[in-house]
Amino acid sequence: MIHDSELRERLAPLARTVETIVPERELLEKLRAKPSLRCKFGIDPTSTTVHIGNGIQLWNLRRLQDLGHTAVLILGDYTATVGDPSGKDKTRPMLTPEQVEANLATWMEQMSLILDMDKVEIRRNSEWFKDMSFLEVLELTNRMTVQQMMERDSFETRWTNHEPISVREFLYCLMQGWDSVMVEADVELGGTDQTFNLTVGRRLMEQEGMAPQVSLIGPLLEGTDGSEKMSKSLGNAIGLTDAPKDVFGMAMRVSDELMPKYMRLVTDLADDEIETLLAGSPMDAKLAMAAALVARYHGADAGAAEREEFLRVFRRHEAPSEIPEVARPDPEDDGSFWIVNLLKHCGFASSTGEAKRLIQGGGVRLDETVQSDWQARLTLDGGEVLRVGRRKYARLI
RNA sequence: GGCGGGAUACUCAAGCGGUCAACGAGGGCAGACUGUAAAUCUGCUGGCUAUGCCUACGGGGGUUCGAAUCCCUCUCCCGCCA
Repeated sequence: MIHDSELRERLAPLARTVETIVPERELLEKLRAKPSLRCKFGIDPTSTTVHIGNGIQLWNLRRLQDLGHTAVLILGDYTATVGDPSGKDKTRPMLTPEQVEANLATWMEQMSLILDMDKVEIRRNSEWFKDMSFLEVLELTNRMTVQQMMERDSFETRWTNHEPISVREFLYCLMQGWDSVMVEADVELGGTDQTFNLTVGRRLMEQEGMAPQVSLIGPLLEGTDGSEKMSKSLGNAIGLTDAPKDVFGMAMRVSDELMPKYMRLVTDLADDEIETLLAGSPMDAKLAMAAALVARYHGADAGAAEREEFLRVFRRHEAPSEIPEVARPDPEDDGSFWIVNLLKHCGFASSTGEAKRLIQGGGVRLDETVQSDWQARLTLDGGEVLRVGRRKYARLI
């Protein structure tokens, strides 16, 4: 939270989604001195999807844009290739330049849902890194000691656990910090996991005789599993461009404990509205949260529609209003359909074994009749509804 | 450079010549319950139209009727000492 009252007022639109500003004093001085600050945000497109956790920072950036500041977006085409060479940390894979390019393209598109892209200053960090000589790299490594590096939590943990730490990884924060020098950032945005890296940026700028950047640290959002930070590669992320139905469903699966956080961080619900909702039934609050999240990226109508659809399917246990239609596969010689093939054909099972398990587990229904025989040959007239679990439906035509 | 330890399914981790498609935990999926979730309980969690066959225990080779288990070798990782 922001402690200084003047600062809180100046940054009112972001207040809810800023965790810490270090140091507040400096930011206040910068704001008083200059009408427009250079606000840096670096992205490492480690996946193809921008999720609502990334969205928190992007919205902060957008609000700074709206306040008249300059958004400086660093495309980490060089830093993204650093990753975690051991491959242990799935959230930090080493990427090839080709993968980086492909991911960047989709990121730009998705970020335009949030940022005013016409006014964004976009810089690739290959701009200054690609021609750096080894001597210059050595110069950069001179600026930090191994002990200082070890202050970073993930390094320290891995050190104690005797897990490998590649020298390559030490360069990461120096690169990120050097980006700040190169774009003369006034402010850098990042999640709490970036605290260390943001500080390195300050240090490098000071060493270069520049006014150091201020760190605007935003909260980190846990994924829908409620424990790990949101990340596409951990499978707990809600993507900006996911279908409204999926966004709503995933939002409803967020734990009660986490829901207040989601309300504040990923919806546009007003503060007092959130208060009221949280005082009421958790179910209604979560429905409101999910609807607001859908509304943010797909419009208010979509939010309301998905809410209605959710109640229909999960509360009243009715079939969804729209069931995807799937053409029947080729029948057996006698004109019947083997249930296992139907499941595989609809994409509900990836192997015969999986289909068999689903059936034996009692999770498969045809027109709401539980199918318990995996050897069953069914006669289909067309129009039957195949269902697996509570969410997967297909109308066989 | 020397010495020692290790590499097992999505992850962690047992197994140390047959009864191993491989204990257990986590995760995931399905079922019951329910307010969506959580918690709890139950089942499943390599492939194959299957009482059998195939592929799997870091890579390659060998011993054996039979190897995840023994031997050789390669690759990678970790520790200690230099």
